[in-house]
Amino acid sequence: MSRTLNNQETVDADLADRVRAAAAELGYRRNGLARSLRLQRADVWALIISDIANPFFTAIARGVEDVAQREGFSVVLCNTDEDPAKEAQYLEVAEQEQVSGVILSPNEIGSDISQLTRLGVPVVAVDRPLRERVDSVLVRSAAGAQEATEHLIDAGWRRPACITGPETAQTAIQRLTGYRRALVARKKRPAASLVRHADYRADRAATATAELMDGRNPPDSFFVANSEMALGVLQELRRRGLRVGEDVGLVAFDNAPWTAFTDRPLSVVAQPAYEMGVLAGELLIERVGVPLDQQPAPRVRRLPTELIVRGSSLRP
Amino acid sequence: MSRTLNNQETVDADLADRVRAAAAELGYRRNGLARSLRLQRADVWALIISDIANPFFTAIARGVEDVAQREGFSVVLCNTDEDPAKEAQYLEVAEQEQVSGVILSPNEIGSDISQLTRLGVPVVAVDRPLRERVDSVLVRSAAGAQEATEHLIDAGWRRPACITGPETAQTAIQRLTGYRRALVARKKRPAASLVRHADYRADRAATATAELMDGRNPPDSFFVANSEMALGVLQELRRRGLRVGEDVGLVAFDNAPWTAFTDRPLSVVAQPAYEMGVLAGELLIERVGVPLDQQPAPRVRRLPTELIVRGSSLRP
DNA sequence: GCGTTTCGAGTAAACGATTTCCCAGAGTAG
DNA sequence: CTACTCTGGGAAATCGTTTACTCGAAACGC
Repeated sequence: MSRTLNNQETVDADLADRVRAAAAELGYRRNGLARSLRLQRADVWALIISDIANPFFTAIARGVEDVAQREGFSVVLCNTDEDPAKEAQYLEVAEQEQVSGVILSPNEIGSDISQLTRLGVPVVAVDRPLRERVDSVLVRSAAGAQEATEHLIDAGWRRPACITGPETAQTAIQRLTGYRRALVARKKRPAASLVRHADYRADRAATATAELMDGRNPPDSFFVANSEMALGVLQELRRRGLRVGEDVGLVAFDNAPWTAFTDRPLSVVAQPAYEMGVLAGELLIERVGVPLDQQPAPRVRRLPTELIVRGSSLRP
Repeated sequence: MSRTLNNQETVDADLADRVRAAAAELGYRRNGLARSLRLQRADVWALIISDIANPFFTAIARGVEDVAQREGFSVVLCNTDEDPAKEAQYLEVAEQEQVSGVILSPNEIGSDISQLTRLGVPVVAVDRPLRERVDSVLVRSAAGAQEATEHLIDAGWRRPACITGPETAQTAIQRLTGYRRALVARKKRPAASLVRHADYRADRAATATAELMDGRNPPDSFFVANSEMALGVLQELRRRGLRVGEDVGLVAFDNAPWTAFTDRPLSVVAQPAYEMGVLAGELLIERVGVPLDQQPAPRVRRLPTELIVRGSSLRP
């Protein structure tokens, strides 16, 4: 039976046909659980991301999924909502369900994947690095942030603020670093009063914008670390009757589909999200089923960003 | 062991502690596969949606996930990309993995879930109906579409076009129906030349817009059946130098986060996506683990839409 | 024609948990 | 003191597959 269905070794063609016919007749479906239990592996990958509503991560998910589909794996998509507890829970689920690989965008650099690696389950970090040495697909966030901020200054804005992600997220840290480097490169003094951490969420970014604008020496422009937060900034600026690309400048990370159609069109730092997903999937493929002693050394891929200048960052 | 870890019946407290201590010591993790095999069920739901990049579906996913988390289930998210073959594949995976429930937004009304129902796996349809009688969470799409189109006409637009989804999708059909009803209600003759099916995708909608505008008697406004396609329409209109809410009118389904910030802000038909996910999860909860003969009759919930008027649908 | 090899197919063990069954030993009543 | 009841926990069956092992028959060479 098993031999027939898996087309293994030499099975008499006639018998094989009869078996298949009988299986079809009885509506036989093989039990994936039993199969996985026996094989000690499931043809499933876990993809653990921090925000399913963020187009950046859904683009990654599509990339991963395309590779998985091609290679015969199913993808279990888990959404951690930037919550370390949820992340830990899903990592445990992945372990219990014996997935053959995990692609993770960790909440923080110290996320604990030791259980998985001990069991030989390959892990690929995507978007954000891990302290443990694993395959990683990262973006040159600092360089992208620096380019964006320098562009703001070169466009004539005097006091760019930075609204970045949570202090625990490496991407948030790197984008802040890039912002600071740009100020230094353009002979400006980085001021802590112009920096806010806003958890990558729109509403937190709106609050941060309000705080900055109500400050003693408000900024005249914003570098924002993702597109969700850009929405929050836009909302707060509109509430104050300020026009982007007119009264204030704005550049944000992520080339979300809608950014070209806002009033003004948003200047963005585009990340190759889909390609990151594909790359992560391909790195994983090279590890699943490979004996531990033949595994390649951990590889790190850093992809460049691309600054796309539209109206929001320009002065009238 | 099993009895200890599941806190069953009367186990001596001391022994239970020793067992737990030993388990912790040895780093014991129970094998979810073996457990599910023996129990003939996995504490997993499959959520099969047609477009992971669409914020409407990700909002549903969040609703489902919140309920699942609360009830102790994990959610496997499957993306069919509007492809019936992928949908069939994921339905089979769901069956093989013995999930305890499936929430599905079917590609077409005839999607085959008979294997699942025969095995007693409860299925909830969300967003789109199924011919088979199952629990369903739907939206009053036709009413929403009618209201939106009537609003366009009442705002002074003379020739509203309709760009809807694929002909196989029930939501697309219903929104088209609502559009037609609005024309009739406003004493206009529905013209087939003003209707396009565009697969719910931005690029197809851009093409459809170009076709309509190049037609003999072009429309002066658009009712668009989802927010993805609205982006395509905006793109094509911009390419032609036409301003929304000025030269042409526009109303679209889905209150995506960015719709308030386009130039002009988009008038939209808001769907209660998160609530739909929650409701679907709650309907499922009432079936998982319930014997077949005690299952309630299939229930259908129809949720209302809400028209949100912003600038894009108004005449100057 | 007999011994050896080959090849297909049937049988049974194993994967790791849950759960039923059963027994030993304690406890209680007569 | 004996007999019966009760209870905690050990042993074994079970879930549905894969796979190693075994065995019978056919084929081949000498």
